Amino acid sequence: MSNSEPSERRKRRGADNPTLADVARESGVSTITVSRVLNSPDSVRQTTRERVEAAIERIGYVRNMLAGSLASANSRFIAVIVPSLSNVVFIEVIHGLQTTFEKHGYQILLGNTEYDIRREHELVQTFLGWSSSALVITGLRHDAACTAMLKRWQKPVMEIMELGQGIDLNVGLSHYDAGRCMAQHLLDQGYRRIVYAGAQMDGNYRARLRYEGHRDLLEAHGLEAPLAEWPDASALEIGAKAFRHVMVQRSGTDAIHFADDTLAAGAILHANRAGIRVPDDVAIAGFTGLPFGQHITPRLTTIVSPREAIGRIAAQQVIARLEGKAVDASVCDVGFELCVGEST
Amino acid sequence: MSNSEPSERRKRRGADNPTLADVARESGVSTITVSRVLNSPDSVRQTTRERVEAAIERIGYVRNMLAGSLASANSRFIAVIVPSLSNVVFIEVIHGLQTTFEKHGYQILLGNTEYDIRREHELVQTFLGWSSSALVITGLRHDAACTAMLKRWQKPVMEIMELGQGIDLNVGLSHYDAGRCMAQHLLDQGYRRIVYAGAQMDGNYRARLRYEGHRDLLEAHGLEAPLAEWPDASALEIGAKAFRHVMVQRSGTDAIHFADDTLAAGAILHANRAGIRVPDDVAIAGFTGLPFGQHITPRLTTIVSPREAIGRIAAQQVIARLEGKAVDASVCDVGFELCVGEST
DNA sequence: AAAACAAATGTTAGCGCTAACATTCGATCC
DNA sequence: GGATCGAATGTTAGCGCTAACATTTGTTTT
Repeated sequence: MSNSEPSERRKRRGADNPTLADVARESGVSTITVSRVLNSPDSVRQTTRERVEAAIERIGYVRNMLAGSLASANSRFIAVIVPSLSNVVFIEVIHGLQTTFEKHGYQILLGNTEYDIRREHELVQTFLGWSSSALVITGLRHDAACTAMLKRWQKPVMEIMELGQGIDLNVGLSHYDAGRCMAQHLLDQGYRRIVYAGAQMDGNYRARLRYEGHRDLLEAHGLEAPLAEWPDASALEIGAKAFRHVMVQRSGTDAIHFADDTLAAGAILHANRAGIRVPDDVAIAGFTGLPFGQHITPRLTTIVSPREAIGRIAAQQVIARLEGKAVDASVCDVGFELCVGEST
Repeated sequence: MSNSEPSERRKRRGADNPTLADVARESGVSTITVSRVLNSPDSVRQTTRERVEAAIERIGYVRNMLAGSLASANSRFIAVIVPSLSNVVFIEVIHGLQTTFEKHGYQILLGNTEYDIRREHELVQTFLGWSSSALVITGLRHDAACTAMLKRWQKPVMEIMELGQGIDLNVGLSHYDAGRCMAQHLLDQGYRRIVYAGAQMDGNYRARLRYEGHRDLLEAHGLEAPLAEWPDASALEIGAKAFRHVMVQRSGTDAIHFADDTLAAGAILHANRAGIRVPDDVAIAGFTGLPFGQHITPRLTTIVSPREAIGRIAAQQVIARLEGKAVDASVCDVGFELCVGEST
C-alpha cells in the first residue's frame, strides 16, 4: 500500500487510508488541484478533472471531512436543537430541515434537550466546537449565558416555532394568539365551563403561552380559566387520564382545551370507549393538526401549525444567509389555521 | 483581544477564537496539559486542573472538536442511517440510540436514505469521511460496493431491525417469522380469504419478508395469498384507501393483514366511519405495536416489535466494542410478540 | 510577435489539536 | 544519600486538508 520506510523518529497512528497526496501523486497533479476537483470542479480543466476522478476511483480515496473543515474553519454542519424527540411535531420540523439542508450539502447535528435549559447550553457549546455553519434552535427563551454566546457568534442563528424578535433569524407562529383563537372558537360554540389541560407545562412554555392566550380571553369575558397540568410527557394514555380526571374533579365542564392533539385524541378515544359523547357531553379541542385527528370519530377540532413548512422555510433562510444573500425579514410568521371538526 | 502584529507573510482567516494555546498561556502550563484537563482530567493534579479550568472559564474558551478529532483520528461520531423519518418506528429506534450514545459522549450523525440504496452508499462514504467511531445502519441488504467498503472498515458496524449474519454486529428480529406468526393467528381465528396489504414494498423489503412468511404459511395450507401494494408512503390515509380498494376489488375477503399499524389503523378508522364492522365484516391486523393501536376501537391485533430497545441494545453493544470489551453474540434476536386485540 | 490578460495549476504555511516520546518532580527504598 | 520508580508535565511533530499568494499556461489583443 503506502511506502513505509521505518522513519528514524516516531510515527503517527494513522489509519493509513489514501489521502489527497496519494491521489495527487497517482494523477500527476498537486494536492490543491485534487482539492479543487472535490470542492469547485468548475475551476479545473475537464481533462485534468477526469484524470483526478479516475485516480480517486482507482485507489478508493475517501475524503477526510474533518481535515477539510478544520483547514477551512467551516464544517457544513447545521446544529439543530429540539426539546424532544417523542413529540411528532419536532420530528416533522426536523424532516423539513433535513430534506432542505441535505439538498444543499449540509449535514445536521441533532441535539435533544429534553426540555432542560442547561442541557441546551451544553449542546450549544458542543455544537459551536464542531465549527457548525449555522444553528437552528427551538424557542426564544434560553439560558442567559447561552443567548450571550450565540449573539457573539458570527454565524446564522435561527430560532423556530415561537414568534418574536430573538437572537438573529426567526420562523414561527404566535402561540399566545393560537391559544386565544381556540378559546374564541369555544366561546363562539357556546361553551362556558372550559378547562385547559396540558402535559409537562413547566418546561414546555409554548403550551403555557397558548394557555395564557386562552386564559386572557376567557377572563376578558368574565369566565374562569382553570388549568389541569400533568407531569408526564404528552401521550394518548395521558390524554385519557387527564380526561378522566377532569370529568371527575370538575363535573360540569363542557369543554376541554388540550395543549396538543395527542392528549386530545387520547381523550376522544377514551370517551368513545367509555360511552361519553363528544361533543354533546363534553367538547374536545387540540393543537397542532396531526393527521390522525382527522381520522378519528368525531374529527378533532384543532389548530393546524405548518410543522414541516417551518423546517423548510427556516432551512431556506439559513441557506440564503450562508450563501451571502440578504434575508429580507428576520422574523417570519408562518401563521396557523383553525380546523373545526365535530369534536366541538 | 489577540496579539496581532502584522506578520510579514500572509495570515490565515481564523475566527480568532481562544485556542488551547491561549488557555495554556493564561494558566501557565503547556497545551498538552490543557488537553489532558479536557480529555483525561484524572491524569492531572487537582491544583493544576483547577487553575486550567479557571482560565478556560475566564477567557471563554470553546474547544475545537474538529482539530481534536483530526489529531486523534477519532471523532466520537456515530453514523446512523435509516430509510425514513416519516415512519415512527425509526424515530423510536433513533431515540433509543440517541439516549444511550449521548450518555457516553457520542454524537449521532443522522442520514435518511428514503429507501434509496444508492443514497445509502453515498451517506456511508460521507460518514466514513467524518472519521465516525462506528456506524449503525438499517437492514442487511446494501449496495455491493457499500458492503465491501464497510467490511474493510476497521470500526464497529451495527446492522439493525432485520435479523441475520451480516457485516459485523446485528440486532433485530425475524420479519419472515413475524409475518408467519400473524398469518397463523388469522388462520387460527378461522379466516381463509386473507389479503396482505402494504405500502412502498419495492423499497421496504422488511415488509416484503413479512409478506413472504405470511404467503408461505397460507400456501402450505392450500390457500392463496393475494398481495395489495401501494406506491405511496405508509399513512392513515393510504390505509383507508387500501381498505376501500380491497373491499371493492376483492369482495369476500374476510381478513386484511397490513404491513404496518399505520395502514391498519387507517383502515379501522375508515371502517368505523363507513359503518363496516371490524372484525365481523372483515378482520384487520397490523405490525409494529404502536400505542394508538391500543386506543382505537376495536383494539388492533398486531405484532409488537421492541423499537426503542433495538436502539438501546444496539448502542450498548457498539459502546462495549468501542470500549474494548468483547461483545458475546454478533447476532442478537430481540424477538417480537403477538398482541391480540378485538380487530381479528 | 510582443504585450496583456485570464485561466489553470502549483507552493507554502498553517487550521487547533493530540500521540509519542522526553523530562522533571517528589516520594520511597535500601 | 544516591538509586529507583511512578506520577505529573513538557517538547515535538504531525493529523489531512485548504487559504493565500505565486507561477505557469493558454488565449486574445494590438
